Amino acid sequence: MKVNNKVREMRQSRHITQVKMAEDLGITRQTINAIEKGKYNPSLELAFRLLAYFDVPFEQLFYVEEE
Amino acid sequence: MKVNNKVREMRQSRHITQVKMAEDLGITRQTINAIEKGKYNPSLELAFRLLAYFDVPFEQLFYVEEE
DNA sequence: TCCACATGTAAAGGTACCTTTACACTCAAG
DNA sequence: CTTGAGTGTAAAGGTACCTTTACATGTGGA
Repeated sequence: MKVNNKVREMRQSRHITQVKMAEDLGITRQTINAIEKGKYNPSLELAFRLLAYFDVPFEQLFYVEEE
Repeated sequence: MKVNNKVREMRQSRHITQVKMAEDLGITRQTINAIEKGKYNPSLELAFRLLAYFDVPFEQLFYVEEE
């Protein structure tokens, strides 16, 4: 079971760079990049921060890819 | 920012033991206990499994406690 | 009483998440 | 052509998540 996210789509649709987003959220650019590229999943706490940042419900940002 | 959950309430309302729940989910009882006691947050993947297990939306199982 | 059941917790080990520092590539503007 | 902005990635270090093994407590029923 793989968890996917739409962070990149959300970010780009708002014309925000990884740099600005990292600053806004108080995390590093590398972390955002890794999450967008699917290198690993965010922690539940960071997931909550992302939901608040984009102002979208959970289901709109994260979903599972069955296998 | 602290993330809380209602795993214990959900589990007990369904009359399920930690042992059975652990077996159903394929994880250890200690992990469930730790999550219920707030020792740490589940990973995003385990969070998804918990949602499916209880068949509830994200917002009904996890919430943030501001500080 | 005695025992099974449910739960709490601890230590040690492995992997995932996140950081800091650093270097690389592409592309558009000057 | 050169520079800066945006992005990709790697290595090393710390902490969080999850495991296995183990022991301990409380409660209800035979």
